[in-house]
Amino acid sequence: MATKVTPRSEDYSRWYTDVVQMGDLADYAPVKGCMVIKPHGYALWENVKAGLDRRFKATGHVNAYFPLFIPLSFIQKEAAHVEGFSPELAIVTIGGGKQLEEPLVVRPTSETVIGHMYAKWIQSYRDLPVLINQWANVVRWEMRTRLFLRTMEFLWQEGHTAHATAEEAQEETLRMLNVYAEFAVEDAAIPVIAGRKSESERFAGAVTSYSIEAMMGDCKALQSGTSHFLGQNFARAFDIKYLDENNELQHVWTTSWGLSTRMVGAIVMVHGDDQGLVLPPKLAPVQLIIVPIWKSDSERAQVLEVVARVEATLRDEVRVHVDDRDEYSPGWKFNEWELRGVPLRLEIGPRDVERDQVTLARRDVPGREGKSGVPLSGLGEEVQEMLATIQADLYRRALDFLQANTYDPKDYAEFREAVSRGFAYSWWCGDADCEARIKEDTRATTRCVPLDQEPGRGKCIACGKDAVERAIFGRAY
RNA sequence: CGGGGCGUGGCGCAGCUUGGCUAGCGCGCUACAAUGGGGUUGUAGAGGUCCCGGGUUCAAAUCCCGGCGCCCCGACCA
Repeated sequence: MATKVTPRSEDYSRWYTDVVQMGDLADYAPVKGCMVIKPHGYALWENVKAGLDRRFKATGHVNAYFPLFIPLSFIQKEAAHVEGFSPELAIVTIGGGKQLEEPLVVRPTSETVIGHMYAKWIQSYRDLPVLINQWANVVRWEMRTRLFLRTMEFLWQEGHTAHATAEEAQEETLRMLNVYAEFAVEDAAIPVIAGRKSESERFAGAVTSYSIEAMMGDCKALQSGTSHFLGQNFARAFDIKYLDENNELQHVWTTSWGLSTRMVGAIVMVHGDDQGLVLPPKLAPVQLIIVPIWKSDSERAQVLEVVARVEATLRDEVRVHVDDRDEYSPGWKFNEWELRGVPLRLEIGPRDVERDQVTLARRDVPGREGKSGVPLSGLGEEVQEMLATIQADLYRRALDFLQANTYDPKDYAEFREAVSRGFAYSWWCGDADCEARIKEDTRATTRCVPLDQEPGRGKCIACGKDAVERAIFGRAY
């Protein structure tokens, strides 16, 4: 393996794959388009899972598991759904050496099987709402793949809920969108724009799709989580009905929402630098790496004794790891843990032992700045504070970057310039033709219509007609 | 599916144009010694179907034909 990542400014895409691989997150698998998530990457994903799962439970959801194989006919029951997903299905036609009577689809998403089961389970308004989430893998036969951002198989969670009324389902859709936004901001330190997708960008089978959009380090957009209001489309296709209070048969209203391992790619691209990964403390598998330093065996024993004490005091509050390998020099270890994105490093050497202090270095602050002699007493509080500061600073920096690269172009010429460099936040008449023209012209698409915007009127940036909403435009992954 | 690049010890590559000694370099790996506060040296080692198949030739990593695979860039997509 090379010893240094390709500089970000030189070749962003190579920088990304370098950081993912050298940061020990993932590796290419023998099957094209598939990847192996290595322990460090998986630990990061586990923390993403934990942060989301906690929020799902807090909003009344429960986990369940539905099968990987779905009868092909299920996918075909909802017209828009089949049209959207057909091109990327993996289909099993042989099982146990025999041709199957009906081919099985490897799930690309589970609306259909879950809809089928909901039809069985839901009889009465008393059965509603159903608030189920599943953690699973899905397969989509993608033409072009990229580690974490788009792989043939990926891990995600998909929530599927059924409600008695449209209002309730809509509320749920937005509630989960907000859960994603909150997670992104608070845990991943990634600022996001929550908004409604345009018709052309909407999920196959949805009435309305929403997403959180984030800006990567190259100013391109990454859809980082989606929430869909499915109306009664799947309820009708799968005959999910309930008897209401007036003894009348009604179709339920459903939602679905998902967030995938793509989020790991977002974390890499938003926070990483030329030294490698930079992980937000709340999600970092290791928050504090302790590197003991010694010259002789006697020093080694002395230092390690203090290290053991320090580790014991921090262990309960901080995810801490001691790198006491004898075969690597301290400098080597510094680089290694920087590549892996550990937010805070603690060095203890003979000099520190003598003075009852340690040295702390922040991953997000370049060079040797951020290092300081920190007394052993009160170290726990100091570490906690620094981790909190790093978390806050990472968010602040990402937010500044997003704002600095979001433009409000005055005319179409400025608009073209804006979307070649970042996001444009512009009036849009809502017409798909304008969207299509912009895409052809600039390669930028509507990312979303932000929910949080002042009501007002303006002129569509593309056609000049009256517009009542502004959209975020940008090039996307 | 279109465009580009690449396939040579574990990893990164050179060698190929102009065929020819025993296929080389860096990193990593093993052993020993010194070193240790920003990728530390030295010495000695281990490790190769040169992607696969065919052809040309006295001789192929190198030339010719065919295949396979991967990465990157576009269209499709979380």
